[in-house]
Amino acid sequence: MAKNTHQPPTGTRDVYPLDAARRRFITESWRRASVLHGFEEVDGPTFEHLDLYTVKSGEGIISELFSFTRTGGEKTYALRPEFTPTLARLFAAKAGSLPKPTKWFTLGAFFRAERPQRGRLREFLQWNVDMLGDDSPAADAEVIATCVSLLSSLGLTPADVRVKVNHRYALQQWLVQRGLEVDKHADLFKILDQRGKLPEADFAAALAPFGFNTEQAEIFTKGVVRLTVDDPAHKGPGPSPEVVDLTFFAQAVTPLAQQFTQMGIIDWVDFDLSVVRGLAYYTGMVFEVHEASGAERAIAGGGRYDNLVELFGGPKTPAVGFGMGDVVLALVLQDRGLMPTDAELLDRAGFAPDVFVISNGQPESDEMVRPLCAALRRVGLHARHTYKATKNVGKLLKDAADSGAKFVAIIENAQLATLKDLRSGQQDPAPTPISLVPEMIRQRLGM
RNA sequence: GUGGCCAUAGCUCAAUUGGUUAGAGCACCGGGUUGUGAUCCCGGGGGUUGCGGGUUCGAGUCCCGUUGGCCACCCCA
Repeated sequence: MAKNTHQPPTGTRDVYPLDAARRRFITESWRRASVLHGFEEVDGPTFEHLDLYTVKSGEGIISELFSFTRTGGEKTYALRPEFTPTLARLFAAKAGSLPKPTKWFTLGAFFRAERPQRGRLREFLQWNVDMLGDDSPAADAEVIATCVSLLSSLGLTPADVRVKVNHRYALQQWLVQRGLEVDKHADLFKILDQRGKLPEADFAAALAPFGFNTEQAEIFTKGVVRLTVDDPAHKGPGPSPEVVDLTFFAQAVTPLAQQFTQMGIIDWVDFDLSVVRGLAYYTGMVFEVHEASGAERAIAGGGRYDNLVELFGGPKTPAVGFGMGDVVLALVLQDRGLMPTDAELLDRAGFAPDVFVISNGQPESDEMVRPLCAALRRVGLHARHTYKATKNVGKLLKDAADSGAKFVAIIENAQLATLKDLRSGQQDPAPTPISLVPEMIRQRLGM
């Protein structure tokens, strides 16, 4: 190792077999949740022309991404930092022939030239789910439901993670009503975005220039955990009526809340006025998924962006979607003790052998190991054998168990083998003719 | 881009105020015993102490640089 002077680039990961199993566990969960909800998989290049990214985000984005020119070439490319521009291009190119709504997902590697820290690397996997051509709250909810479905499938519960939902458009309308000019909104949003990093008093003080007194600032610090719109009895002592007058918000969000209820995910959702997302292009509902205690960065984020497809040269198309990275997700699963054990990972990722073939040490048995493996593989079974020299049955069984194999076949002689189920520990009382072993295993696996 | 902490075997860590040939456990490989995931015994491979320079009779240890890691800021599509 010390001799190895080639270290991986900053913020990248080397992937060993167990890492690959862990990665596949996550990507397969993403894929399953997407398909379950009717999304179809798409993908694009991992690098694009640089200007695809400056269109939306301006020149300032360049320092945040990996861009390059081919030696002797003139075009400037960039490793993709996100999928949305590519998605917009894919959609725009075939918009006329695509169904409404178009429901797409993708997963793959993305790259950002930022300094790595907890929950953030320079190369990471991201899952994107987007629904184009449907501007209804039902579409917003469907996208969020897909996200919740993934979280739930990994063993997370509403006690572990919260989906924080806001509505940018409604929030802005309200701010305008309060007399805050539109060009000040971005500054306010920036402060809202920093809520978690500022002491409460500092946060309230920072809001003062935008027309919120300390008491009123509480609606941002505490969030709006429960909608009280259909609770006219909510009177009595408490904040001034001005503070709780969230009619604006209720009008925008009630239809969403109804959809969440119908889809059975309302328990996961908090309405939270401080979630604004950094990006300017969100036009309606926005949301982030956070670990419940506030530990870790956002697990996922997204929202409605009804102008973006048009910006990339497509027809005006309402759209809603989100992205989720693998880095924070894995951290949260570890925090919560939900990352499967190594053996489970190998199994769930599909890397666990169906059968491990061992010999009892007799020369005639040794001769049958490879032929039996070959026969098993011919019928589509994942078969392995040891590469160790030992004849020790105990050590060979350990080798088999370490591989995660479901069954072991102990070859007794040129004709017979004894089967053992490594998961239950049950071993057949009598050996089986070797020629029948493949079919026997298939049966026991339910194939 | 800025700042703090860190770097010894594949992993977790030792190594006396700077002092012989840098060790141990686990893991890996091989041999042996008991036909069952195990125990026990024996042996082996592995390190230019991340890299480069400096101070010193002598550096894993002290100094500088560099690369990488962790954490925070900036940013977060």
